[in-house]
Amino acid sequence: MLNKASLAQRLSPETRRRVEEAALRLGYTADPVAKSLRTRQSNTVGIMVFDLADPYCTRLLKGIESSLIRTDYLPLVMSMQNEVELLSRYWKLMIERRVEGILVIANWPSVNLSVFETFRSRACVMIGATPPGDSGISYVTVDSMDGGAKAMAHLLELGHKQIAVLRGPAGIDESEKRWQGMLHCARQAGIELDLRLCPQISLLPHFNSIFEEADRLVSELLANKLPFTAMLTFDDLSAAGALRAFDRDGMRVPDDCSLIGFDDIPYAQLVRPPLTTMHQPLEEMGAIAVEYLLAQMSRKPGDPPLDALARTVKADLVVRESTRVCKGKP
Amino acid sequence: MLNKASLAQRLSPETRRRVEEAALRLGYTADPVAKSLRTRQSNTVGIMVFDLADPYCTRLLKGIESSLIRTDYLPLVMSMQNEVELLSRYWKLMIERRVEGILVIANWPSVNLSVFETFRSRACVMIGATPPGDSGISYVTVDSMDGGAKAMAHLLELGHKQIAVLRGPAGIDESEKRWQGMLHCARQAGIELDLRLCPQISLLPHFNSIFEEADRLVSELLANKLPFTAMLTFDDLSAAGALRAFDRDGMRVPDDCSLIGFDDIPYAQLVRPPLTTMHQPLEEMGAIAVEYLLAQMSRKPGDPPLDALARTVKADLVVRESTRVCKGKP
DNA sequence: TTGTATGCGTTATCAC
DNA sequence: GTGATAACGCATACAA
Repeated sequence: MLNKASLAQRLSPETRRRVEEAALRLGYTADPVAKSLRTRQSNTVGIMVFDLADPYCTRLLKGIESSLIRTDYLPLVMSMQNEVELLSRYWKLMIERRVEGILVIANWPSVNLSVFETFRSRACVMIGATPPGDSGISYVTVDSMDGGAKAMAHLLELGHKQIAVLRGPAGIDESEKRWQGMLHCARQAGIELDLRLCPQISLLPHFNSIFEEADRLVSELLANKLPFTAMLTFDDLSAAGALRAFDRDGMRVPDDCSLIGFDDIPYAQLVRPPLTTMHQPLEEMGAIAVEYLLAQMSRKPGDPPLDALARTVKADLVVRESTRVCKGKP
Repeated sequence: MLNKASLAQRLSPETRRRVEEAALRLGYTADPVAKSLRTRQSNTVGIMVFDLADPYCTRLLKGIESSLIRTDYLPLVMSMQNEVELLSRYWKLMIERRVEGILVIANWPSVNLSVFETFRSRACVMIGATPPGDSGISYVTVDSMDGGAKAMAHLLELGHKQIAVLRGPAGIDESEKRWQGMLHCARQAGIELDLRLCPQISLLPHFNSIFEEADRLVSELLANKLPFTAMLTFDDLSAAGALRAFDRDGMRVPDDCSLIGFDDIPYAQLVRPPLTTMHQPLEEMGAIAVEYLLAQMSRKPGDPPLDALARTVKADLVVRESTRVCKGKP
């Protein structure tokens, strides 16, 4: 009885003003529940998160919610605590609750993403990974190849030639891309990476356990006695693991070895030495994702299908104190 | 037409089974929206969070959601990104959406908590702080005095006598309690803390900025040249700040100075050296809070008012590598 | 035991 | 341009 559309539209401005004034005075607000029942929509968007504790998700969420708060949509975040099995359950819950759009933060090991096909025709945008095949789902990702290359380029500029790489888990999209970027960049500079210096982290259950695994892998590497003057890691957490392994071995960063992380989570600034890393513009990505989602949602059922929107942003190098020029002889 | 209560209760088991089978086959699920409108309740509980990025909140949320998932209630988490002004807005949103109970994670500077009076009669439990006055609101907190005392006791056992304390911000409930616990414990051991060694962190906008502030304060302390062999900090983040200040000064932990944090956020295990700290059983607290909330919610409108439930749990010392026996002469 | 009608608070449609 | 009314999907009170 009191919405901008339909009826109220053709009310005299005067009457209208009076009604609104009265509503305000009496503290009347339209009941969203009844509205939902009637209009079959809920003013709610679902946000799928794999692990709320992951700083990656956290920063993204900040960007998302900051944008969403300007709209009338309420975010319904579903965190599945590392339990992949919860996906389908949460998915069902979201549909039941009539979410009008879904944002999925896809930084987890490539679970079968076919579930999202359900929403192909509806509003859905994926963040942090490109949807499989030609699913027609919108997405926003960062250019990981470019990021990997930039990190490598920084090391090369500093004169490093013997470079170790702690590669990310095979199951994750970003792993391969970052690695390819590094490889490509080194090759262009005429440097062939020694694969014995480039172990790969195996797929792990918790985002946090990558730390232990990195520690273990770097310890092994150090035991091999193959010389290197710099290391690139998959992310900041694995850099932390490397840092600990170095520490145990009496190796100092950056004096004995330069180190570059990836992601720029808050932790990167707290650690000693503060980590040089690739900054992902997660807040910005969140904002873009919301923008895309709103665009998709504005599509009326009758309208022609909207093209999938896509954007990949660049990661930027943040130089802090874990890198320095190579002192060893070339 | 298909609920356990009322009608269905007195159906023949046979008919009932058939109906359920049919429902399953047709993929029928009751529409939660219509149900909400009718019953005036939403199967939703609101969760008020000050800053989602704070690891403290994150761990608590994990405990909360793990419990909540066993129930039919959907968590609606509202993170107000450090913006106190958002409180009233989110509050209104929650009421509108008919949340049946509210969990508030109260680890933020003592904003005017009178808002929560609105829910005095309804289901509301506060986590991490005791509600002001005799508001009659349920809560679950940790025994911070006991925690502070335990940390201090550990240091005393190791033979430390010249102990510095980085006190928490004045606005936060926990600050004073932890400090009192430490003070009391030391006094009982016949040791009077040197107040010049116990600076207080000022109230800060972001949970993360406490790190910088701690760094600054400890640097000042070191400049004073007053000797001390151990330090207690307000939380793990401020311990990280202390760690950096120590590092810059060439002071080594734990060789030159022992250090104890508080909270046991994931970061505490990642830092070098791994931090000895007071572990807060946040997951457990979350579970208790949910249990209390469910109890409160089960109260029918007609029932006699339920007493406020309250529980304070103990924090435990986790000894890692940032503390060792005092080597200096007594 | 089973069926039927009414209302929850909106929006939208259709006569007026 | 205005006012009454049906329908959204469920729960429930009441009649059969």
